[in-house]
Order: sequence, then structure tokens, then C-alpha cells
Amino acid sequence: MPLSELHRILERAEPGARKAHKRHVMACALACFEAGGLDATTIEEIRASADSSIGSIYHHFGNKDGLVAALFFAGLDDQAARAEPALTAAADTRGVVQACVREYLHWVSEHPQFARFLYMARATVARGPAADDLARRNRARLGSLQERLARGVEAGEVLELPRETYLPLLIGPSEIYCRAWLSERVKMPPVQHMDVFARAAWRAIAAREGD
Amino acid sequence: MPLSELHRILERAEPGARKAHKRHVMACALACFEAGGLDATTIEEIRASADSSIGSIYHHFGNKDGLVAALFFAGLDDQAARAEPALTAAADTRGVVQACVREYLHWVSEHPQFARFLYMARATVARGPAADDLARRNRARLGSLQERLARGVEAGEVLELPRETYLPLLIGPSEIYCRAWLSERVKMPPVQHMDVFARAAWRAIAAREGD
Amino acid sequence: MPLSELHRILERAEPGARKAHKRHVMACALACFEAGGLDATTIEEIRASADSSIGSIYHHFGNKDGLVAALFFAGLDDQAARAEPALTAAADTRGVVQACVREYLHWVSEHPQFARFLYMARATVARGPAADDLARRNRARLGSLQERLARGVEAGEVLELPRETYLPLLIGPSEIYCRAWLSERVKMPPVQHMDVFARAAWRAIAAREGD
Amino acid sequence: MPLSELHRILERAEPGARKAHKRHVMACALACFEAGGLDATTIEEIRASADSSIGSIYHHFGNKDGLVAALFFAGLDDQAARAEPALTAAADTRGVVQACVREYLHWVSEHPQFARFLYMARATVARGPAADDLARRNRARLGSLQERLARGVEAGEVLELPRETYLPLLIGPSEIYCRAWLSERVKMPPVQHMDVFARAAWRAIAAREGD
DNA sequence: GATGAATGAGCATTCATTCAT
DNA sequence: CATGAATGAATGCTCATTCAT
Repeated sequence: MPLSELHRILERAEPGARKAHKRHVMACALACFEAGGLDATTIEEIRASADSSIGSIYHHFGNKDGLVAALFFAGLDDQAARAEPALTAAADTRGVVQACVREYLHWVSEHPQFARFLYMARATVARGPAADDLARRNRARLGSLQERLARGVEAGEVLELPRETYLPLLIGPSEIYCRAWLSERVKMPPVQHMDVFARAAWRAIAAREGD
Repeated sequence: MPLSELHRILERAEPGARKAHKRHVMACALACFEAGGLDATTIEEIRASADSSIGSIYHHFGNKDGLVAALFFAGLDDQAARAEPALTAAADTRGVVQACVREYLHWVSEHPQFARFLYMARATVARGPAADDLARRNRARLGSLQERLARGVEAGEVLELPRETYLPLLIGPSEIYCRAWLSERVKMPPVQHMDVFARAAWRAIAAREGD
Repeated sequence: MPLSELHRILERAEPGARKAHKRHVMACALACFEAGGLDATTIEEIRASADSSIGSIYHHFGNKDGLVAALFFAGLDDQAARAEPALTAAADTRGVVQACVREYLHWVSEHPQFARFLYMARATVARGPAADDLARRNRARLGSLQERLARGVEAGEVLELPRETYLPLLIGPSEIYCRAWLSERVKMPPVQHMDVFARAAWRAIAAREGD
Repeated sequence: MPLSELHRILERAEPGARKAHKRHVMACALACFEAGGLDATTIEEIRASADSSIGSIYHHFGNKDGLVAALFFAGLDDQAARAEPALTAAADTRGVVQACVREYLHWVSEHPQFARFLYMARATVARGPAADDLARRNRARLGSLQERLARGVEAGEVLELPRETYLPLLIGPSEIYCRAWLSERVKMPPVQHMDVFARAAWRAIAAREGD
């Protein structure tokens, strides 16, 4: 991920000249977490890499988990923001489904560092004080997709399946591939297989044949 | 998971009356890891829950990672052993693919505690001294499947896709669903959706129409 | 202690409209110290409870010990001021002794919060830069009492005892009872036992029988 | 306090050759607490002065408060043990009352270091997890004295006073004097004024005249 | 094989205090 | 006078691991 990209993401999360230091700490923390994992990275390492002070980090983030959560939501928000134009532009159900997959693969391919962090941090955030916040966002993001699929079912273009299986069917292959790529078990960036996964996503739930 | 099931699994991994204490420690450790996560669980907690001694644990497993690895491979082996009969019995490519998915869903549904542990521990084992062992097993397990798919491609019954996308397409939805179930984000046990995921797996890579 | 009482005390210590903010901080600090103890209360907690700013607190009091000392002397002064009329009005030695005890019990009963703080803070102040100030005040307050007792000894109405035992004999029971009340080990406010402790004080040192 | 005395006290609290190290840590900790106060003394200081290890201290005492509590109860128990023979030997109510006072003054005079620690630590212990333990011991110790006084009231030799005022009247002067001595505000060891305080204690509650 | 006391490097976090704005 | 971001030394505590018995 180019550094400018990271700055763009953090600028959205913590805007203003006043917050430059805060963003700097977040960027350095991301690099540390990426390099050593969540638990293994110490506040002291982050402080050293940001050339900041321990007190300043605690002043801004409260504690280590607060720093993790701030980064996590910055990433999540950027991912959603990136996908939005394509989702609103999609003409039909198939377009929405495939846009979801494509944008997901794009974002991970462009921000592997941040993506790896999101996978690492999800469990931590989901158990911390920001758990409700996370659940709320998930509901907001997935609610409209589920609704769209429901209309597709009514229109006879989407298979009627147990509600909770749609998301795994659509995103499962992409996410597993992305995780494998981020663990360096496969070589090609996810976006290279964009058409494969997008097509498979639609075929997994489409009522009728054809791409 | 019924306790007897756990004993069956550990009995396979560490057979003999002599190893009863070792198996007991492993069973208690699993419960601790399950309850508190890998890093958060301390040797002292395991010792207390097993009513054993620190020295004894180190005598049997070398160190904490050794204990994790022993449990991890016990689970992995059981998973493979469970799947084997169905895989050898499968008549054709489609049968193999669907057996893979079905057996996976079965095992996770029957051993949610152990399954959660496997997801948690994979990263640790993959970085430790047993990394090569893990890679070898993965190759053995997946090699035959990939070979089978290659023949399916030749026979014109399987789509020709980038080699590294097959596994995500087949197992991705199942794994994502299983993770969601283990995190209590969805309610139904994976095995309830066995047919959905098995059918989708084959449709994802089948060259021709029809179930 | 009614809030108005507290304001009266602080108004005496820090008079003027200009000092309203300073008094407000002192009142809030007292509540914090009362609730959490001296060491456990942080400047940040005081700042939050007073809705003030860290800088402002340091501007007015120099440092944390300065704030403690300011409160301490405010309490001490009020205690002395309360006792003064009764002491000057006392007709004889016995009257002085009993007025001491009575006023002490009154003040503690009326200002339990402040009294608890005084017990807590004495050690801190006695070791800080205001130690001399404290010693001087103590000497002033006790000097006249000791002198009075000396005259009582000469007059044959007071037992001749080691000089340093008079104060413990007079105030000891009252102070111990007050501490127990402030720690909630006994229920009745000290003033309820005013006559008991006043009579006992005089009996402890009186040369002759009778109340 | 002679060092041998301290060893005798700790030997009673933590008997056995096995606990020699534990007793050594307690003795050193007492010296540290005495020198610098409870909060100001750090675990590291105790470790250094005992030439032990941090882990060992935590192994034996759990945490800093645990170490304080262990020392506190060792002192309390010794104080009670010291007083017991005299209390059982006392012939009448007056004898019991005066033995209480005398033994108290003796113990404090002989163990000023430990006595100072007890005054410091009481508040900490009374708020910690050993609070119930402390309350139970207090009840046990004071119950029999109160009972004795009740019989004295019936016999007409003790004044009938509010129950909760007896203890302050008896011990108050002694305790206040002891605190003053330990703070170096007075010079003579408490035991020097033993007769003054013992006589005053009885006079404070005696129904009839005379020593 | 079993035991558990001892070790000590390492960590997250606290908090009084300073000072530029 | 007021503000609050920044500082960093200091602290209590954890925990995997060792080793003498």
C-alpha cells in the first residue's frame, strides 16, 4: 500500500491539522502490528517507531485496545467508502452481488497491510468495549444487501436459501483466498481472480443458468 | 462435543494407559484455550484446571507451544480420519468434492470446541517448529484432491480455473459459515446447511449444468 | 455536612468573589479525597469533578500537595475558630477542658467529611513544606491549654502528671471514638456522647472527686 | 525492636524451616514499609533489600496487599498472644482492664517498628479482601472484654455507659500517646507512663472512687 | 516421572507535572 | 488567567521456563 493511500485513509478517520500527530501514531502502529502481530507488538515499540511518547499514545487512545479499535474502524470505514459508489451504481441484483465481491477483492489487494490487520483485530474489537459499535455497523452494511437479495428471491432470480447462508456463499471464497494470499500461501493478488470469484458468487445463488 | 468424543480423539493421538494423565492435561488445556484464548491462557491456569503440576506439563509437552501443537495435530488428524471413509467411497469427482464439504461440516458441528481451537491455533503452529509438519500434511491432504480435479478438468466435467482458486471456491463458504457459527453470529449448526454448501461447492466448479 | 457549611469554611479560607473558582476546586477535591483516599485520587479526577482544567489547578495550588495543604489548613482553622468562643467564655479549668472536648466532638459531628480528610492529610502535611506552619499552629493552640493546666496543678485542682500525658488523657477517648465513627465502626455521632467524654476528660485529670 | 524479637513473631506466623525465605522477605518488607510508608515502598525496593526475586515475592504473597496483610496479621496475632497470659491471670474486672492497657503499652514500646506498621496498614487491610478476617478477629478479641464489663456493670463496680464508648475511654489515651511517640512528637516510651494510663483507664469507667 | 519454589525479563498502564498557545 | 496535549520515569504485576529435590 502506498504511504499516501494510508494517509488518505487516516485523514478520513481523524481529520484536521490538529490530529496529524494522532494519525502519525496510527500509521506507525499499523506497521508494527503488521510486522509482529497484535499481542507481540508492545506500546514501547509503537512509541519508538512513531518517535512519540507513551503518555501521548495513552492520551489519545486510552489504552492499547483503544488504538487497535481506532485503526480497525478507520480500515472498516474506508472499505465501506470504497465500495459505495459501485454499489449505488449497480443496475440489478447481479450487479450488486458482483460489485460487493469485486470491491472487496480490490480493497484487499490495494491494502494488504491494512487487510491483514483487520483480520487480526476483528476478534479483539468484537470482545472489547467497541463490540456494540461493530455489531451496529455490520448490521447497517449487511441489512441493505440482504434486503436486495430478498427482492431477488421474490423476482425469481435468486435461489431461496437459508438466510444466513447467503453471505458465506457470496464472500466465502474471496475471503478464504484473501487470507491465503495475506499468509503468502498463494502468490497472485486477489484482484487477479476478480472475475472468477465474482462469477462464482452469482452462480452460487442465481436461480437461472448463465453468467 | 460429548466428553467421550474428546476422549476418543485424544486416545487416538496419545494411546495407552500410560498416557492417561497426558490426555487429561490436553483435555483441560483445550477447555482453557477455548474459554480464554491462546495467549490469555496461562500454564498455571491449565495446571490448576487439570490438578496437575507445572513440572509435569513441561515434562510431557516441552513448552506451551508444544502443548498447543499436540492438541492441534490431534484435532487435525481426527478431522482427516473422519473424512477418509467417505472420500474413498466417493464414486466420482462430484462425490469427492461433496464428501469433502459434508465431512468438514459434520466434524465442525460435532466438535465446535475443538474446531474453534483449530482456527485459533493454526497461526501459532504455522510459525512454530512444527510448521514443516503442518505444511507436509496440508500438501498430502490437498494433493490428491487437486489431482482429482485436474482429471475432472481433462474429462471436461470441471471448469478450468486458476489452480489456487479451487480450494477457496469449494471450502470458502463452509469455512466462513463455520467461523460465524463458532462466534455465535449465526444459530444453526453448519451440518444443517450441509446440502446447500455441498451443492454450491459443486456448482462453483462444475463445467456443466445440473446438480 | 450541609454544602452551605462547606462554603462557609472555604469562604473563610479563600475569601472574595475572585476566588470562587478556587473554592469550587477545593470543594470538589475534598469530595474526591473523601471518596478515594489521598494517594488514590488523581489530579485528573479532581479536574473532571470540578469541570476545571489541569493548568488551572496547578496555577492556584502549585501542586497536588499544595491543594491538600490548602484544604487541610482551611479545616484546621475552622475547627479552631469554632472552639474559640467557648474557650474564652469558660469560667474555670474544668470549663476549659470540657469546652475543648465538646467543641471537638461538635465539629467532627458536623463535618465528618472534612474531619476524615484531616485525619488522612495530617501525615502528608506534616512531612511537606508546610510542616513548620503546622507545628507552629499546634504549639499556639496547645500552649495556652497546657499553661492553664499548669495553673490548675498549682491550685491543687489538677493531678500532677507527666506533661505529655495530659493531651492524650483529655482528647484520646474522643479522637478514638471519632475515628471509629468516621470508619463506620460505630453508629452514633460523637456529639451524642458529648457528656460522657467531657465528664471523663475532667475525671481523668481532676485531683478531687465529683463531676 | 531486637531482630530476634522480630524472628520470634514471624516464626509464629509462618513456622517451619521451609518458610525461612518467606519470613526473611517479611522482615525486610517491614523495614522498608517502616522507612518509607506503605505506598511509597515499591516491590523492587523490598526485593533488593531481601536479595530475593520479584517472582518469589508474588509466589508467596500474591500481591503487594497480600504481603501487607500477612505482616499485619502476624503483628496482630503477636500482640494478642502477648496479652493473653496477663488477661487470664487477672483476678477481677479492674485487673482485666488494667492488663489490657499495660500489655498494649508494653507491646508498642517493645515493637515500635511493628506498631507503626500496624497503624499504617490497618486502613489498607480493612478495605482489602482480608477485611472480613480482620472484623472477625476484632469481634473475638473485644467480645470477651465487653462481656466482662457488662458483668461489672451488673455488679455495680462499672459505670453504665453507652456500650460503644467503653473501648475509646479505656484505650484512647494510650493509643493517642503511642501514636505521638511513634511520630516522635513525644520522647518517653509509652511503657514509662504505664501506671498513669492504667489508672486513668479504670477511673474512666469505675463506679466507685479510689484506685 | 513428579513437584513447585524460584527466577527475572518484559509489559501495560498511571499520573504528577510542564509549557506552548 | 485558562487550557490540555505532551512527557517519561516509575510501578505493580505476569508468566513461561528452569531446576533442585
